[in-house]
Amino acid sequence: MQTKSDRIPAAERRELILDAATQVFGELGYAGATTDRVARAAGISQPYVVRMFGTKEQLFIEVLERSTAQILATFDAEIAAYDAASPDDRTGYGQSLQARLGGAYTRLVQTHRGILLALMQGFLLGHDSGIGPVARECFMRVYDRLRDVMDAQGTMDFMAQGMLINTLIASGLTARVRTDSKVGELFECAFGDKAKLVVASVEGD
Amino acid sequence: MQTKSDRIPAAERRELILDAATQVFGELGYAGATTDRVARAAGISQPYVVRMFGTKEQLFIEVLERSTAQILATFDAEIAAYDAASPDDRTGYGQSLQARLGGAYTRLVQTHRGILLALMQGFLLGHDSGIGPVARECFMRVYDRLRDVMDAQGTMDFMAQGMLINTLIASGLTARVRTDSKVGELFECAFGDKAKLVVASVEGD
DNA sequence: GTCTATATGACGATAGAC
DNA sequence: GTCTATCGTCATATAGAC
Repeated sequence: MQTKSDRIPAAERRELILDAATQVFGELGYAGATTDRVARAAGISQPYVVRMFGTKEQLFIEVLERSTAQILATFDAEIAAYDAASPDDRTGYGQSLQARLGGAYTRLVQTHRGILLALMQGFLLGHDSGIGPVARECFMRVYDRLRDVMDAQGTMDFMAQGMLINTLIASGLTARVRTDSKVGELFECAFGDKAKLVVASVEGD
Repeated sequence: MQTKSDRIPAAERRELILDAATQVFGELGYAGATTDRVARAAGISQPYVVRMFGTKEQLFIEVLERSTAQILATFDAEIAAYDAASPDDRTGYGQSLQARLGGAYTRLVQTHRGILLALMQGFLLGHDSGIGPVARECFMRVYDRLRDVMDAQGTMDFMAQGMLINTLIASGLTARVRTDSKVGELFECAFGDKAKLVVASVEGD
C-alpha cells in the first residue's frame, strides 16, 4: 500500500494524526476510541500511531492540550479584534465582548467541532489519574482567560452555555432540529439566528 | 463465598445492580466501565450481571432510563410542593419555581450524583446507534418537563447551568475548591451559598 | 438465584523488516 | 518513516454446576 510519495515528515504526520485523533476521541470518547480507528482516519497503520505518541493516553493528552490552545487562540484573536475596534470605550467592555466571544464559539462549533467534543470527553474523565489533572488544567486555562475579560458570573454563564452546546452536539440532537419543534426551539435559544447555520454544518459531517 | 443468606429476590438484586452500575458508569463512562467492576461494586459475580441484563449495553440503557425517571420525579415533587404553597399566585410562577428546581438539582448533586453523571456520559454517546437514541430521548424528557413550567430561554439557562455543574463534578474540580481561589469563585457562582455543602458531599465519596 | 470455568474476540503495544 | 506480524491482556458473553 505504501509508495515512496506517502513518506512525509514526522512533524507534519504528527499534525495529521492529531487532527484525526481529535475527531475520533471527540466522537467516541477516550475509552471508546481505539488507536486503530485513529490510524485509519489518518490513513496510516495502527502501530505507527503508537510509535509516534508512545501510548494512547499520551496521544489523548496531546489532543486535549492542542485543543485548548486552539480555543484560547480563537478567543485571543476575538479579544484583540475587540480591543482594536474600541480602544477607548472600556465601559461597555463585558457586554459586547461577550457577544463576540459567543460568536467565536459558534464558529468553532461549525468548523472545528472535534476540539470542543474531545475536550468535553476529557472533562468527564476526572477520575483518571493520568488524564484527570490535564483535563482540569485545560478547563481552568479556558476559565482564566475568559475571567480576564468578564466578571465571575459572566464567565460562569458563558461556560455553562458552552457546555450545553457541547452536549447538544455530542448527543446528536442536531439531527432532530427539523422534525421536533421543541428541539428547534432549544437551538434557537442556544444559537440565536445562527441556529440553522450550525445545524447545517453539523449535518455535513 | 456464597452462603444461603446471600440469596435475595431478583427484583431487589436488580435494583442493587442498577445502583452500582449508575455509580460505575457515571465515573468511568460506558466504554470505560466493565461489567466486572459493576459486579464487584454490587458484591456479585460478573456473569450474573450479564445474565440479569442480557448485555452491558442493555444495562447502561436501563441506568439511563431509571436516572431520568428519578430526576423527573425529583422535579415533579418540587413542582407539586410549589403549587401547594402558592395555588393562587400564578403571576410570579417562573421565577421562584426556578430557584426551587435549582435547589432540588443541588440536592441531587449531593445525594445522587451518580444519576447525573451517568446521564451526562450517555449524552456524549450520541454517535452510538443503540445508546444515542435513548440518551436523546432522556434529554428531551427532562427538557419537556422543565419547559412545561418555564419559558424556552429559562429552560435553556437552567439546563446549561446543569451541564456546567455536571462537568465540574465529573472533572474533579471540586477537589481544587479550597486550594485554587479561581475554582472557589466558580463554585460560588454555580452553587451560591450551597457551594461548601456540595464540595463537602462530593469529597466524601 | 448465583457461581466457576472458559470460549471468543478485541485492543494496545512490541519486534523487526524495508 | 512506515509497514506486517504477533504477543499478551483484558472484557463480554456462554455453559453448565449447585
